[in-house]
Amino acid sequence: VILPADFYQVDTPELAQKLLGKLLVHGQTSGIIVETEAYLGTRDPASHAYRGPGKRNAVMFGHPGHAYIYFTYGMHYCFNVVGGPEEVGEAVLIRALEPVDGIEVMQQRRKTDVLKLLCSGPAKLVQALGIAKEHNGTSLVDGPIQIHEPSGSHHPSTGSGNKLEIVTAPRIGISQAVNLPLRFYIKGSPFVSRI
DNA sequence: GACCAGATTGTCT
DNA sequence: GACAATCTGGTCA
Repeated sequence: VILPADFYQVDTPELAQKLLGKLLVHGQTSGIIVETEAYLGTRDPASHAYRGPGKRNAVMFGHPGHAYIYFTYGMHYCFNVVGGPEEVGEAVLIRALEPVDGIEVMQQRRKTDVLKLLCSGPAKLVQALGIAKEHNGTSLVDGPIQIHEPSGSHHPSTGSGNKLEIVTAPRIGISQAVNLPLRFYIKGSPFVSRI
């Protein structure tokens, strides 16, 4: 079941937590979202939206529920979900997935058979799912990339128990606003990018 | 686990 | 020119 458009019309830190446990789908590949980070608008120095809209971050200032895909470090792409109220420049970075469907395809794309290495980082999951820059700005409600409410037996691994606990932590890989608690992940998941 | 170097290019100063 | 919401592959412990 595809999540409806109004799922995304909430505060971005709240959306980042609501996305945990959902299924990110592209073609025959999919994975459960186990780690996210919220990036706020023009008041968040770590956000691409900090200096206002431009060519690269235009999608962030568009409609919630769309894909913002950016290029970084000269070689990697990362995937975000635009959130918040309309046109405020907020998004959720998807940092890690637990692989579910199309694992063989992911293994070929990632050139490794090790499950933990398929989607345990924002650029890794983009490569594993075959997401490309052409998907920037597409709708997650009726576009090629979708987010589903997991049906049936798709439960994220927690390592030990079966309760779903969310850990809140500082964001990773940034040099501004380093202490804000805007990173969220499923406690005990073996598939997060880092503990 | 920790730390480090190197890859490589769009964007901004 | 500097730097980037990263990854890989190396060292050391």
